[in-house]
Amino acid sequence: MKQENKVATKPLISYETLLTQFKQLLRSNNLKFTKQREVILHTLYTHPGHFTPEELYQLIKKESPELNTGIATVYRTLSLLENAGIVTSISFGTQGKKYELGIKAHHDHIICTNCGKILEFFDEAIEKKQERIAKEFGFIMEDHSLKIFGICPECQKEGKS
Amino acid sequence: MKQENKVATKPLISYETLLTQFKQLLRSNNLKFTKQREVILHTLYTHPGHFTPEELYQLIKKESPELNTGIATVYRTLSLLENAGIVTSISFGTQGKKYELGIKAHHDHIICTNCGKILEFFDEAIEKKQERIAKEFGFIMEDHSLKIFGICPECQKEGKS
DNA sequence: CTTATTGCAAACGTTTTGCACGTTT
DNA sequence: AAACGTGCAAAACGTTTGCAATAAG
Repeated sequence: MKQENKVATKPLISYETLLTQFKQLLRSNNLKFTKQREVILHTLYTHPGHFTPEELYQLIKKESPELNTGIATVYRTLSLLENAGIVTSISFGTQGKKYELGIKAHHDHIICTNCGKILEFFDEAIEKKQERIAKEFGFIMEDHSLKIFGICPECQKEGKS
Repeated sequence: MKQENKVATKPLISYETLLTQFKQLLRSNNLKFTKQREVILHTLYTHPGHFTPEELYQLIKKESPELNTGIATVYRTLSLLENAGIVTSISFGTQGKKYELGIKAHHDHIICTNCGKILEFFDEAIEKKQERIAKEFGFIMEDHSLKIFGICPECQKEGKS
């Protein structure tokens, strides 16, 4: 994972609201509100974009070194947040996953295979079609993932491979 | 990777043709035609479906034990075949990839999250839409991947999870 | 004071690699 | 003979886990 990722849209709700939502989630599951969990959520909020667990870990290490947050906690918290629907992930196969705050509307991704930039889009017609296809096969649809890979305009200009 | 995979369509060309194609590919890249490479191709041909490298390795070990093919060779050959466009893969995140002979027409996948069954479909409208979206963003589209996850009819009946 | 959470390091499963030996051309 | 491919074992990679120590409720 040496690629950059810069582009993303901004979250729609205030941090205060998000934090309240998170605390309620924890309370209703008999989980505890810890400094580590908060800093992970806060870091995701203040850095819109898509991050690997490792990237997030490095960011937190730099910005809140006093917490000494371990990478295992980053993984554990990201799982927690994903199960709760607060973050979503894109999978890059063997190269791991990238996470983003998922309080935005559902969307798919278009990814530059040269610089790793991730853009987001939503297409109602495609969404509907997928539901129709699942139904056709008799599946109860749980999830779907659509990724378009290509070379972004900037990389085309730079002529980098 | 404990799930089964059974469903797949059949390849469209004869093994002879495929083999010739493969040999030409090798020759034009100064690569060598080895028994191991042939048996891997042949196994993929005679077992339509989606396989992990490990599954393929086990299959070859059983069917052609005299070759003593190592799993590293399976990985290396699958990469070679994928780069050449002869096989394609679906990624399952940390759980690895599954490969299939890619001499069929392009298609997407619908995957049962309970039993791991993989079905294939093709939707012209979705394909076109994706091209349009890539163009909109100024991308040169290289590839795309669409996966629908859900519970297949059989698993719904069995009420498993 | 009970229970959940943490950091650490070890374990995990998949994939890649270095290397001496073998095979293909 | 030269170059490429092989099997093996070790390493690498992202991720998960067991555990004793710590912090939250």
